[in-house]
Amino acid sequence: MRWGIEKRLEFIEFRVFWEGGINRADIIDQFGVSVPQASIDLSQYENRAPGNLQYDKSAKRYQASGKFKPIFLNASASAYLSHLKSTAGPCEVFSGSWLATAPSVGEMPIPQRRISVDVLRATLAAIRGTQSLEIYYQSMNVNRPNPQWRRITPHALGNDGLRWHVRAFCHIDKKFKDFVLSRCTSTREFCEPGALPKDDYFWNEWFIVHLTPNPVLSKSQQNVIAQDYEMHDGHAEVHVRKALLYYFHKRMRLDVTGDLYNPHEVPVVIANNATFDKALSEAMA
Amino acid sequence: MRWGIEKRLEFIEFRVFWEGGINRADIIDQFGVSVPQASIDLSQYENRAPGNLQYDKSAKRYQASGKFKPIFLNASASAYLSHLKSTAGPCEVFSGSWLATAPSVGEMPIPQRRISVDVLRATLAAIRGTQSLEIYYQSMNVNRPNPQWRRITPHALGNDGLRWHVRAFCHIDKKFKDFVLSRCTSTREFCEPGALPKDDYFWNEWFIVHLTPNPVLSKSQQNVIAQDYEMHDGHAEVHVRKALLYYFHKRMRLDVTGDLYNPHEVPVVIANNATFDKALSEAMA
DNA sequence: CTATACGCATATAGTTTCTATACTCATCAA
DNA sequence: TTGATGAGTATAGAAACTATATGCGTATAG
Repeated sequence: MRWGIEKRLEFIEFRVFWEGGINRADIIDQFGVSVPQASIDLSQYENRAPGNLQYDKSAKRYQASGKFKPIFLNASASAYLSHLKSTAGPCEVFSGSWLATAPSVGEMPIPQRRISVDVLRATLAAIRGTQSLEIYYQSMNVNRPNPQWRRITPHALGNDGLRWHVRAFCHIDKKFKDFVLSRCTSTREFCEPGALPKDDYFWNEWFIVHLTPNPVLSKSQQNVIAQDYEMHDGHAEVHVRKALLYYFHKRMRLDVTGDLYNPHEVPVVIANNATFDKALSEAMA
Repeated sequence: MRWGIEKRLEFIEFRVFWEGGINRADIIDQFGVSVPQASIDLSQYENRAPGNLQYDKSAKRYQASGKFKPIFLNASASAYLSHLKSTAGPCEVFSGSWLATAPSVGEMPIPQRRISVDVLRATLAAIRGTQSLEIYYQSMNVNRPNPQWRRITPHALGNDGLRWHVRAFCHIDKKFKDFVLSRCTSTREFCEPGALPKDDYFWNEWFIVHLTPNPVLSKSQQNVIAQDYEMHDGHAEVHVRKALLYYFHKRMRLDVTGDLYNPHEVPVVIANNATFDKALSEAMA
């Protein structure tokens, strides 16, 4: 079975499962095959997955039968939703999405940070080759009002939900830090590394956050939250790199207290609070 | 040019541009073609994009030449990063990622909300067919401690960065609201719609948020922020659906003030504050 | 300095996949 | 009833691909 055919069968399954149906024109539009070939694909799908399809003569479309069982597809909600999200985003990741009748999607318009292609490529090359490089970086630190050349040894990328960082050993401060990619305007001079990935303790160490439903919620509400987060005994474990604890804290709005604190907006709370705070302050030191 | 070949040439470009090089074995592994075919693909790429490739005899790999110009690829940083992100996530969206030498990625582990495949499919079907359906929904509202069947007429999906919502007309409250998908455990009874998508004023109306660099930052820092957000005259416009203003506010942490407020964590501020607050309170009414 | 291994390129013959074209059938809407 | 549309099938021919084999250049081990 050639790769192209396999993809077309996967496409048939995707459309039938998520979009309610497919016909030959869909296959032709997506892959540029001929009309007879689209017929062959459909009958070949029927052979491979007997009973999955049924032709609605009125709608003139193939639809999912009652006992539809996907065999090519990762038929999870999260797979569909991340597909949907990637098409709603600012740019096409892959050429050609598989969605046709996608619903209107409301996305948080994270103001687009412009990341230089050249900076990203140079960073990736340095990571691959375990090398250091110099970046022209504008820090937000009050003591560094102007951009400057800094030598770093990057070894990973990180995303905090709003922006991308490079995780790197800083040759100036002699420690591992995060550098916001969009604040980096150019690069130069690859050279020997200043440290190795394995030396980045806070990156390689994980902290296990214990989450429980917010106790102010009703029993029933707590149950839904527990199910929601796939908790066992009202208890979920989330593994977070220690270097990312700070972002996790803010992202989950676990730092928000006082007037702003609304328990019904905070479905879960941290159970191991004391050790969490300790790990957090260690990592931020 | 058939679809399969085009994809392979795109793949060659991707690997060369982002991963530093490619050889025949990569193509064979990814697409299951034969050895001679991989050779043919490489020479066909050279024909289509003359001068892009050069063979490193020592490394035994094709690499990007100095004057590499992508012709198949959307060669933007955001395209690569969202590709990277989708592979780092909990599940494979598409079968088969194109990354081989991807760097270690640190992702915010958003505790995985379990969304039912059946609920999502039923919701999508209702949206497609402009129908209403009943959902068994656990609200977090203090007045609704237990789950209940609610009839809604959905018309869109929304994502606030942490979870997915259905945007729908609520037949109980007689207005458009957001329902968290993971709090919805089952569905039943498709029926006539209670309202049409065009009636959802706050969804269809957009508010233009005017952002400027945080004035407490240095001139140089403000300049980087301005460039970062692609501002013109130190000024960026972000279009947000009025129904999503509330999430936008929180996501950007623009509501955080007092002790927690650290100007160096808030690179931008809202310039049209008064109208923003007005629109926000209207939409939340 | 050979010997060996590896990866690329090319050639040939044969197979599979696909297109172009043509024709038939079923359903629906006018 | 008629025309439009979409499905299925048949055929010939083109294109893509495989399997196999050969030769070349470079790196690495002995």
